[in-house]
Amino acid sequence: MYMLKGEKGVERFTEMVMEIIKSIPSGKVMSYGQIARVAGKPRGARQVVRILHAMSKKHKLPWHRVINSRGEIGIQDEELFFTQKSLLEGEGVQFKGKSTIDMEKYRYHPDCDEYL
DNA sequence: GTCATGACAACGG
DNA sequence: CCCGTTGCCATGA
Repeated sequence: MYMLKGEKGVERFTEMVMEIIKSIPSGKVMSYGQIARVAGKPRGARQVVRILHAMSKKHKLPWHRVINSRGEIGIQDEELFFTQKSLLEGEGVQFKGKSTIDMEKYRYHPDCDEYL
């Protein structure tokens, strides 16, 4: 159970998102929308983005294992793009194109019950 | 309070 | 498959 910090759903959502991201094993990836759904907010993909970005500065989160739903790195900044790609390749993820990977092969399927 | 922004998603053409 | 539009919602100005 991850019911920390009072009754504010936002707080719990944040905690869950962080736990989920930390639970992604090396060599696997998840999409923002997928994380949002598992955390209980089907429409919260953009908040996942925000949380991830904000938290990765303070905590050590495997942010590079989070990509967009198309199975590609949708990042604009070249430096960050290269960083993420390198980290993934370093974990054994094969790229099919400049920024595309095989989602069906690398997607991580967490058990939702772990986060209730 | 409004308004713009964002490591996005889903859908239509 | 590529492109544009629309929806979403926390955060900061």
